[in-house]
Amino acid sequence: MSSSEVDDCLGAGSTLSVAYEDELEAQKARSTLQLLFRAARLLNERAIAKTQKRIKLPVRVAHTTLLPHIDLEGTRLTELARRLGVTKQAAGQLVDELEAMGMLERVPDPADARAKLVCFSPRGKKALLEGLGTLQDMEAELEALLGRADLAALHRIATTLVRAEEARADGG
Amino acid sequence: MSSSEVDDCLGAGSTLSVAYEDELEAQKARSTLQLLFRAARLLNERAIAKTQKRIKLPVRVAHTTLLPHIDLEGTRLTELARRLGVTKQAAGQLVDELEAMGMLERVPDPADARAKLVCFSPRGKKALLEGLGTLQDMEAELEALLGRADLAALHRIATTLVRAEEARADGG
DNA sequence: CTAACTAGTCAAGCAACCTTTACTATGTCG
DNA sequence: CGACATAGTAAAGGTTGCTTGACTAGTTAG
Repeated sequence: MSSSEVDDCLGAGSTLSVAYEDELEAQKARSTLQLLFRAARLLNERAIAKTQKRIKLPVRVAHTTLLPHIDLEGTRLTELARRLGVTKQAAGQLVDELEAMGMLERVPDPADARAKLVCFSPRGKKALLEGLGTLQDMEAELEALLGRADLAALHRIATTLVRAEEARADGG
Repeated sequence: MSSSEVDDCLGAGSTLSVAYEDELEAQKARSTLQLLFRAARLLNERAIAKTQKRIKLPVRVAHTTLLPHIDLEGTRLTELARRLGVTKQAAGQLVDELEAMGMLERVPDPADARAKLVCFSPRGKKALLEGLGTLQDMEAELEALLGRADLAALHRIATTLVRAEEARADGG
């Protein structure tokens, strides 16, 4: 990357722009966070594609965001919406779609006749297991790629990060 | 998978459903990938919020996805669209918006009178540096949280992962 | 009992992000 | 030159993922 090209681009090249260029490149290269984001995004895309192929359902990102918040004993829609940080109407639509796919079921909450518990259907549990199975397959790949020690380190570091971020979000 | 249905869900479950529950919980807990995705998502959300506060521009996710694909010497819209995997019209709209914010500029490509090079304006480079500065601040936090050795390990592991995923994407 | 609250649904609408279709201007190849 | 490909723009529209507002049915406190 020559500075003359940058000068062309700006139409008024200066040493300042060259300094920016150097600094940009340097920072880009060493940003652990950017690397982390990029790695996670690439792996996530592949995991979703792989899972879709495996369970053959039009599961979208919003659905996969929803699923981990559903307790196995069932969760009320309002509670689900609260956990997701969206309105109950928005959560309801996602549940509708997953229900139409046969992944989820709405059953009456015995404790409150107004409420329903959103829970996994038998098929949903099976699909979830298969989805997690996909992740396990990928994790096996990762172990082959990184080695057992680094995979364990990644697990430990990710756990620490998640805990810290969640504590920050809760505390303010 | 054909036994009681609603009953499982309500917690009056059969041994089959209990087995699923156990397995689900176990897999959820140990999935390094899920942890990685979650950590990256939480950190990314915080980084975008922080950067927005800092540079005071309505930069959206699509914009931050676009920016890393712009070479400092300038990149043609068509090439940008190809790298993003979207149509040139979609890429064009994002460039329009970033141009309106003063982040980007379109300059004629001296090599082809039809083409224009999308490149950073001086202000855009400054904003980019500040955005990266935000990441650096967060990385300093991370070092305090994880320790220098783990931060370095994370950097090394993320680099390996990105390289492997990109090689996979290129190769097929 | 009744007033206020809560769970869920229905309907309309909006912003973000992308597409398809159609077009102009320029470059390239015979 | 003439046919065709390519860079970019313009306009219209679709999908996703959310919102607000209005409503029904059931719960709870005074």
